[in-house]
Amino acid sequence: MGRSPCCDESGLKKGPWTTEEDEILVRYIKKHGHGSWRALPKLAGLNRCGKSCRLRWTNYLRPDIKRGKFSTEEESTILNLHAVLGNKWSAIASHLPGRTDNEIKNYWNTHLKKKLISMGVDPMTHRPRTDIFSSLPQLMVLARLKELMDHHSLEEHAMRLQLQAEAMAKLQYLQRLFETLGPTTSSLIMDPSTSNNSLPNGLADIDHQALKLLSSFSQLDQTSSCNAPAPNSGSLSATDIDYLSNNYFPFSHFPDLQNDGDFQTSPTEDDSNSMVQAPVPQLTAFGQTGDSQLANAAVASKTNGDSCNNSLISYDEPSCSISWPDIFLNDPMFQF
DNA sequence: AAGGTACACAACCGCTCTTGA
DNA sequence: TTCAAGAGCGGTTGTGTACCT
Repeated sequence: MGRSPCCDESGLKKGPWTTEEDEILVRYIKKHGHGSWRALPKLAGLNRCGKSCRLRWTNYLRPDIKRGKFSTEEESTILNLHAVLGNKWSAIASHLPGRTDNEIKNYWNTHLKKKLISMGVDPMTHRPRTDIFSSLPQLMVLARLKELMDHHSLEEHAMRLQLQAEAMAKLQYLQRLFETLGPTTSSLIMDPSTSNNSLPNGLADIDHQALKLLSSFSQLDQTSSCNAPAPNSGSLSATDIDYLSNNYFPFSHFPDLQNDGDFQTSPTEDDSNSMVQAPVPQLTAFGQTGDSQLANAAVASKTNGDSCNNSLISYDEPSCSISWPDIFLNDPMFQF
């Protein structure tokens, strides 16, 4: 598959288009259609490469292009679709009549990405930013300082902090490990109903090192359901998956942007054991497939006005806002 | 008013996929 | 089946403009 030597011919003009060039291109295409883009510039009398002409037409000169600011409706559609499709700009553009992939991409990079970051949401995963974990120890210490000073000696405090730090490091390692294996694997792990004896190769490749980590992690959390048997070393069995899904996803009860289930914006005291008792969310492996049905679902969920109960987060309705520090601090995972 | 900086967006680059000979 | 051209796509860059000091 050789790459077409498009614009490297010398003498062809690059850079911004002039109005004269635009007029020539529009006039030609209106009269003859674009036909072969490579042949077009010569036939139209333009000193541009065909690719440049095609981009200029599709991104700017096409008569059905809608210009101007994005409406809030369009904005939330982009956010919802991006949560499903990722950076599939053309797929997203196909659901926004009159908008080009380039325009949406630019709008995403200059506005929406920053907006999400300022909201504490990772623009790529549409989940709360994981780098928040880096400041977690400080948050935990601040929130629990008084209680600690009342009930524990400094030595005890230091020892617990050390254990918690170790636990967090292991947890982050595991998160990365599972992320590396991809969304399908994550879905399998998070969805006990998929547990069976024929695991995908990637999952079977999780080495016993990871399971050791999981096992040691459980020992740190004496308040949770550590009565469950520790997983065997070696590759994951169906039992292991079930075990993991029920015991070792301390964040599994976090609101998930692609979660079918409900979530609560502020955990109550009754939720304090949710890590142990709450059912594991049934995640859907959307992946990066560009599946138009999913995209349609994203649009449909938006138009139905069902912003909190559908499979995707609503970015424009404050009722769904989440105070993440509250979640951390009320979570038994982070109790000393 | 001038220079510097940040931002927005059009355009380009280079890779991949599709298609047809 | 192979190969090359055409086309599509996502990431990046360059340039104009607005804003700030």
